[in-house]
Amino acid sequence: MASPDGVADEKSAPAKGEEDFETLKYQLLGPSLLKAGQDAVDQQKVSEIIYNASKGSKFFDHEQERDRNLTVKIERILKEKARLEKLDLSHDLRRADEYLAELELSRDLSQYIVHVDCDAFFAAVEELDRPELKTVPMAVGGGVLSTCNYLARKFGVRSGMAGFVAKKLCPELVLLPQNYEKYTAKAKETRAIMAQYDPLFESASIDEAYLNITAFCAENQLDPEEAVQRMRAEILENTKVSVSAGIAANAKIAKIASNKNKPNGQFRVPNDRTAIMEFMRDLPVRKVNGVGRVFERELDSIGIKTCGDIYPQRALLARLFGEKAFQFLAQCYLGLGRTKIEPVENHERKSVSTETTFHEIGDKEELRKKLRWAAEELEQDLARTQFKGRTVCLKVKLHTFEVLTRQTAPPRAVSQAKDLYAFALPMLIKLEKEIPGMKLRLLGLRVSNLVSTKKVGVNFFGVAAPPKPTPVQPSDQSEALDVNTEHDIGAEEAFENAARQEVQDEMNDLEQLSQEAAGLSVTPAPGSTAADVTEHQPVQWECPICGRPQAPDDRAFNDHVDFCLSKQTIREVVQDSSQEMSAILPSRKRKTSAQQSHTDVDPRQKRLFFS
DNA sequence: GCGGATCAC
DNA sequence: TATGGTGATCCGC
Repeated sequence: MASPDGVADEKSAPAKGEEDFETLKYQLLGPSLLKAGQDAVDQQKVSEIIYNASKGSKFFDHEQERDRNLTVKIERILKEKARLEKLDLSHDLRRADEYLAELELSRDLSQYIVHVDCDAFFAAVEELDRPELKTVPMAVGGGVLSTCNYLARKFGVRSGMAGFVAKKLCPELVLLPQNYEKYTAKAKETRAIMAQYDPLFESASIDEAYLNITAFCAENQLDPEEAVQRMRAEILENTKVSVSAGIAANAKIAKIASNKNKPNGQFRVPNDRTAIMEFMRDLPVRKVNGVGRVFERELDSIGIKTCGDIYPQRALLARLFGEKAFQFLAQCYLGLGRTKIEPVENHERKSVSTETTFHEIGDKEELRKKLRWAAEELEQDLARTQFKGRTVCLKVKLHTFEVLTRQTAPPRAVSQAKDLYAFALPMLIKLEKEIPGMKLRLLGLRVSNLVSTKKVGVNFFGVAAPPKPTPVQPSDQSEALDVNTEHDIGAEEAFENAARQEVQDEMNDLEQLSQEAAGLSVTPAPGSTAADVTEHQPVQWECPICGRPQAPDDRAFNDHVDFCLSKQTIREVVQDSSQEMSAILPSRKRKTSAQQSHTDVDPRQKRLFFS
């Protein structure tokens, strides 16, 4: 890039033309720089190798772009900081101190929380099957490594790293494909043991879990450290995989602590305020769950490297990073975290998605094939998880690695591949129009605003028991659905039973109506409950858009019609690209005989729809 | 509510 | 030869 102003410019701005690659190199090092097993590694050298392996690729260009954007963002932050510091911040300071005081009051030191983390889990499981792998650097994963053993880490190899980069760092690296079933089976073994220490333990991922061992320690007259020693020994004995653990008063610190003595070790931060504050004071913010590479750099720019550094900056944080970030950092400074550990089944799922990366594709027909495939994948995932979604989101990654998403809200919850496809295709077409010559390397589909399709169980009295999670938006649902979150209390039983019946009616209603989502489909899903839908009162009104009948005492009906009307736009988009869409999106009012007969088609043949 | 961005694993 | 997939959350608009 030539300097337009010649020599003078170069003198006054020596940094020009010689970009600072330090931050970029750091970014390229990847997210797991702080993981265990890296101590003896020459990071400088590793950084060079990664940099050179990546240079010139589209991936590299994209990372460089992101790095530049972040640098600009940080400049803005610094400018804003300088501006704020000229103002009177006593109000912000007082507000921050009030919040810290409030948090302090909520501090709970009564629980013993444990974070258990399997050491190099996938690699460890593979080594069980093939012990000879223990003596060689080895990693699991394809294009990107899932994990690697500690021998590989000595070379600077890390999880999340591209396979070919890892090979540059360590040419003798043994690369194994993932075998997820195998790891799941092994994880099940470890969980069986953890359940003895806390039956309500929380699986954080396939190889991580949180436990509350307060009760176990009390019942067995055991010190938390002894209890965890025992559990780890038991896990190693029975499953032959080693785990590390952190013990603390809350999940946040336990998680950090579990990394302290990895592998095959444990670390405890006592349930003592002073000990906790000291532990946090010198702790790099990056070690806290939730602080990634970007936030780390932003915080570093204003002089925050450790959690102790947060306090002096407390008056500025909300203004610079937002209220949530301030609250998060305040909790980091104080060493506070959640003490509630609960089974993951209690957590309400918010989305179901699928995506795949492939070689660059620009051909429209090929892209549609990919979209069909994604739709079929998602249909299966939705069937497995028993959900439909009221929002469909298309995700694409351009050949430049830029990611775009577009979402739309069908008038009905959808789950079938052809519906997902029908609503996603217009978005894809729109993108193709916006980006001439669009080439993709990834395509994905997600549904959110989920509606459960779990069968509603009916008990002896003919009263429905609602399905566990109730992922519905109160905004466009009848209020009756709210009772799902309440508990069974004797005195109000009759009322609640009636309310539950309403819930079931609504659920079945949704179930039935979503069969004809957007008027696209009249095919009941395999195993549909359409046949056992509760009988309704005679229908008086129908939604003009989707035909949803007004249920008795349906207070949400008007809202629903508004909702449906507002989503009418999707049809306009669809009709906009009518040529392609007409084949798959006939008007609901004119159901073709082909569609009706579709009802009788073997569900397995449904796949033929796309092939 | 939408789209981009960040984060964890 | 050529940098992942799934799910969640937050922010700015």
